[in-house]
Amino acid sequence: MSPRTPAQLEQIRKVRKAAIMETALEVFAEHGYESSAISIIAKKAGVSKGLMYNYFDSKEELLVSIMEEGFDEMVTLIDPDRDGVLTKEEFEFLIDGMFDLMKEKGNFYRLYFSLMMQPAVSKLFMEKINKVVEPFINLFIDYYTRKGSKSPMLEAVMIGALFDGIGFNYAFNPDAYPLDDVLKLVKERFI
Amino acid sequence: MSPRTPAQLEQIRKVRKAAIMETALEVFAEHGYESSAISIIAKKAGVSKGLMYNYFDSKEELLVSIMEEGFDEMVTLIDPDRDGVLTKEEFEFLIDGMFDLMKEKGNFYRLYFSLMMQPAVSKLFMEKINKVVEPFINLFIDYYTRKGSKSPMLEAVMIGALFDGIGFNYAFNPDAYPLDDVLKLVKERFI
Amino acid sequence: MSPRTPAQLEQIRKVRKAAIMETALEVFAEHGYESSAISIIAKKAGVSKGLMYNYFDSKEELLVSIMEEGFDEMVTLIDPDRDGVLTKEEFEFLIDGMFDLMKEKGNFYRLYFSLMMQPAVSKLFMEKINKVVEPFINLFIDYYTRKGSKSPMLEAVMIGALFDGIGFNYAFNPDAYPLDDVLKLVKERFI
Amino acid sequence: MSPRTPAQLEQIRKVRKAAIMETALEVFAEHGYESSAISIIAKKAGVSKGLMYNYFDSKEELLVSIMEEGFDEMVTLIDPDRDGVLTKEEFEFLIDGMFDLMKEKGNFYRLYFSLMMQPAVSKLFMEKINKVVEPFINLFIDYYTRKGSKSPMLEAVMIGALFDGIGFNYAFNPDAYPLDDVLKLVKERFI
DNA sequence: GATGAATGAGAATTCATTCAT
DNA sequence: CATGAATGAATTCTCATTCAT
Repeated sequence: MSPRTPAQLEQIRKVRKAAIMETALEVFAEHGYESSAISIIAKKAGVSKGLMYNYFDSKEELLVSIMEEGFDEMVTLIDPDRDGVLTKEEFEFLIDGMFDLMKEKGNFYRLYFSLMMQPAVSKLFMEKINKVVEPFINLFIDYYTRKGSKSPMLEAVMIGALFDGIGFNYAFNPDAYPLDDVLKLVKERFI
Repeated sequence: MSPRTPAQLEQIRKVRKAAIMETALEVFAEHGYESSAISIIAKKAGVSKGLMYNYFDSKEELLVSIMEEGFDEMVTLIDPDRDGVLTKEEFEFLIDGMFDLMKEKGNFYRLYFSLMMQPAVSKLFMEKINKVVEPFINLFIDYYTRKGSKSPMLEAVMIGALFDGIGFNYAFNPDAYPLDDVLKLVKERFI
Repeated sequence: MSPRTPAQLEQIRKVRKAAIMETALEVFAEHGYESSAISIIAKKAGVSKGLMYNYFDSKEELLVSIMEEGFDEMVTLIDPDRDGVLTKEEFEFLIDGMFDLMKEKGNFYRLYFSLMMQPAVSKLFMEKINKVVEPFINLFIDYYTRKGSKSPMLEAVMIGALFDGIGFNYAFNPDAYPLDDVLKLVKERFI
Repeated sequence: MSPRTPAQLEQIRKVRKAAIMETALEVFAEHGYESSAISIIAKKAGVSKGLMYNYFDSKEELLVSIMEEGFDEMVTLIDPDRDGVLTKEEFEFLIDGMFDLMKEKGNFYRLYFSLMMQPAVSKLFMEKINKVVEPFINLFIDYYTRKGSKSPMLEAVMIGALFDGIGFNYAFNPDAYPLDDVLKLVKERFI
């Protein structure tokens, strides 16, 4: 029989790769990157250990792929209208987006927080993070500048910390955390 | 020379144990718990590998000891006058204490954040955490209740998240973070 | 287009097989047999991994094929007129042939030397080697016998060792080795 | 009980290390470096896999240690009187030394030859080799110069090749090779 | 108490080979 | 015929823990 067409092959690879990344994210988020064995991930993904290395050169590359994709999705999901200034409504929309993200991408958040504290690991996607975070910070600064704040940069830093903290607390215990109520309070206070 | 008295021996043990924990905290904070080898810690602490197991039954027990001690110090350092209500001054004092802690116990903070996201690990000191955190939350709730806030609990949750977020961001990049300025802003806004 | 005739197919097979062997020889010679991956050879030969197994049953069989073909070429290239005695001129011609071989089949020589020391591998083509080497040795013995040497067999052994040694040294560092000058010296001394 | 003294520890390490190297040389020589598994060597040496890495950082380091020690022994065993010119007797003595070495260090020779053809491996001890070989070559050149040879350098190169070739052939089949007779012939011809 | 040699389970990774398409 | 996804055994190496001294 004839071999699979390039399109078929690409399709197989795409699906498999996504499945592996999905599973790996779960396992990494639950046990931490270091404590997650490739063999466990492979088993959970219904794939042989060897095949993992057909898709990712190393465990580290697998991690980086997951994180970069996560950041990209983050931008996609939250991205407000960037072509102008941030209006009140857009700011509100952006905050909603962030909170949605926390809810939908719990594993990504957990993994993210667990990695950031280790320089050896965090440096792997530092560049990407900066590219993602900077625009948000700038939007915040711009927003608070127009609002007439005395120190817009500090306001931005503070609200950034608040989002991180809420994300952290929610990721730590999603079932008990009053995320929606906190969302409302944040909007009241910071918009 | 005469043999050491039991009291002296006890003193030596205490000092050495502290030294091991101090070193282990450094190493754990820098490389992460999983990636830190006992042999490395032993060497850095100037102690043999075998002796480590004279002081701690396992690597895990070493970790738990470090974290519990850290939480205890936290309470000691921050603990305000608990016998009454939290006055404005005391609240301010408490916030100062927290920020001081971030500065002085950077390694502890880093380790704490890196561990909390992993259920398998965090459950080891969940109980302790709850015992430490609860009183603070209660103080906040009490404070905001007396201040007439509509939802003191949410305010407490939010300020808790803010502290976590600031700690996280500062731990991530202590050199560049404007901790003192943020402190001032937090006081203005939340007291 | 009309389908290819069996003869054409056979021709394609032959050419492709030769190309694979050529490439494999290069890779084996450079990295050693064990350290050479089939997938690398396949890629370098512009062929799929799977197809390799259409032409050779196993990596080992590929190696054996290469070596046997190499030995055959060796005989073809050097083979003097066997039907009579070895004259002085023929001996000289034979030596020239050997040195030419070293120059032209560097990869084969390198692979040959790297394999001979490992009993587990060398036994794979022991038989072939003996069939190839014996006639030469006999020619040498015959030559030195007629020349009136006291111990023609030892002379033959020694000149055999000399050729191996020169081949080895040249293979080790082809660029710096004074092969032509050594050739002249060998002729002066041993003919 | 008190711990072992540094002297005791050093003694243990010395003995163990030598035993591992001895065993590894055997295994490497028989199966080739790449085909020899650390686990096999460990088992044959009566030692756990893990302990191997207490003595050598890597398989490669084990190999390099073996080779360097081998070269050092080589120099020790053969080393003639270097302070003056090489007399006829000394040259004879040197040749005897080389042949003795071939007999006594068969495994080392086999390993040496099997490694030299692979650039990736041979570069690991290139420097050492050069340091060992150069003095011999110089002695040869000097000897043939004083003997009035037209091209002492080529003579040295040729006798170097001859030694390599004899070593190679002997290592290949020690039982059947007439080493002593060849030795005699070499002396007659080249001294 | 103190030491570090020794163990062995398990981790990441490689690769010859198979096989569905 | 041809392809490369898939497998799994084997390999190197790490490290928490034990234990004789």
